[in-house]
Amino acid sequence: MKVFNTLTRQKEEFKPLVPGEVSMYVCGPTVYNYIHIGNARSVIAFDTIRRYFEYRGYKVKYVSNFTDVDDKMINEARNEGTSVPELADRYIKAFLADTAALNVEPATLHPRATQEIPAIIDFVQTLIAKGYAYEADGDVYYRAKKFPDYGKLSDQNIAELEEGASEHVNDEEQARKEDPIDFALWKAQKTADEIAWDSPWGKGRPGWHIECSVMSTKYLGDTFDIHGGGQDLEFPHHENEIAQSEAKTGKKFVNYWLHNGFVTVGKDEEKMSKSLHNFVTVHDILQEIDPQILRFFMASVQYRRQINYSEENLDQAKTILDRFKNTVESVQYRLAGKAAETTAPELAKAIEKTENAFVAAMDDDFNVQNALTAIYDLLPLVNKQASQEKVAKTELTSFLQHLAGWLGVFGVDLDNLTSSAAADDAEIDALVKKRDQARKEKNWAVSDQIRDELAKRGIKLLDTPQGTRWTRE
RNA sequence: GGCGGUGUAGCCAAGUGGUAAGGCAGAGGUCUGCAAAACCUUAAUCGUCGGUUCGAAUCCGAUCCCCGCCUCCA
Repeated sequence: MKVFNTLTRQKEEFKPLVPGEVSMYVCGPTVYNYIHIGNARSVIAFDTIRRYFEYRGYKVKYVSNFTDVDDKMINEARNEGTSVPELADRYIKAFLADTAALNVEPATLHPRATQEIPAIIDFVQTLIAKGYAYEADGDVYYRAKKFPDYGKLSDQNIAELEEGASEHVNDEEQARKEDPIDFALWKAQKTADEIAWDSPWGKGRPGWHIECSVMSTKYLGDTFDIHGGGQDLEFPHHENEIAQSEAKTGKKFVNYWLHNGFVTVGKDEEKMSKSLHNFVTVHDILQEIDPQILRFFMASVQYRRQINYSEENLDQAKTILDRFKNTVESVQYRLAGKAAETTAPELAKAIEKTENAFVAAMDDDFNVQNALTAIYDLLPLVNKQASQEKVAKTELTSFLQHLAGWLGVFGVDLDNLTSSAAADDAEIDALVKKRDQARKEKNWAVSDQIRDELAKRGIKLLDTPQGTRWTRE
């Protein structure tokens, strides 16, 4: 398998630390609001990657955090007149519900920053002891220049960073910092009502970057396989994580850095983000569209590529899912029927070829487009086979099993894709039977009337040489 | 300004030296009582200019457009 490593800017052969196992950490959301489509993209991208590792037989340990204390949390809690923990609980619950709707597997572990305070304090103390950090008026800062590789992930130049940073930092903070590019590990409490924990430096709370260093190394070890997140986290967040972690452990922090591309919106394809106010929350959009479509849409674009969120593109995703649905139901209909059996060795061969192509594509830095193309190539063959007079039961069953595996990587469950049983099934069957009788009698008025009636109820009829099957739209 | 990404048919998109995969939409056809679904057929010389080469979307140089990061941000 090859993955694109941001650190080296090239595809590298993936070699896990422990054969057969993958340890990965993905930066999770700050829980002060519902997640938007852009956040979902990251979650889906890495869930898809995780599922593919599992598909290939790896045991995956997947850790993803919740940032449940920071400036935005504090401000939002104040605005709403609630507490930071209450706000966090509410939106963590919403995150889990939204991502579950998108068929995202829960992480092996979902640590929360506020539940790791002792470990964070220990970590910061070690950095101070090693000379990589210093306390100033209750804040603790990381001495960026002390870390020789600072900037290596994002190819940033220290001198230019200093220049840029000095424009952003206010005088008060500047006065406490030795250097404008130093960043906060611990922030002193500003007002008495602000959430804070006791520490060797007085009451305060952790900075943003430190929690990820602490939680990832605590649960995955000083060195682990994969660290993921959005491209906007490359600098400064991940750069700082490297500086903190490697300074503390003296070991390589992460072997493979993976970053997903953005979701853009509109004609100008601008990045969807909270600050641009052009975002759509998952919570809202799921009232309008089938979560499965959104999931497949996002999973069907390679994780590093940009996704343009538009109605037209969502429609295309729906069309493709409908094709899969149609083929699956058509196969299931034939397998359930009483037609004579036959064998189709050429189909068996084609399925094997597709499997190989699927794996080859996904092994190449999760090239989902080529993986899907491999499946598309198989569909006409299956559709033709499914309309034969005799049923190639073994091969068609094998197809369904393989397809379930392939689409499963994309987070699409065949069971959810196809029409499920409902209370009025028998009634619909009866109407279909009645229509068949009318058709036999060439009573087109009655048969068409029944079809129209069912269409109004969202039932689509498909007449095949082997009989009429129906599906829920 | 620095760093990174991107530019292939109406849309999505594969393709790193050998003469442009695939999907959607569109068009035509087959099947069907009609319809639906399915099946078959069908379109681009690859942002621009120049160079290397027998040969380039693919390599080199220049240039233009777009997007992102440069301490809020997946």
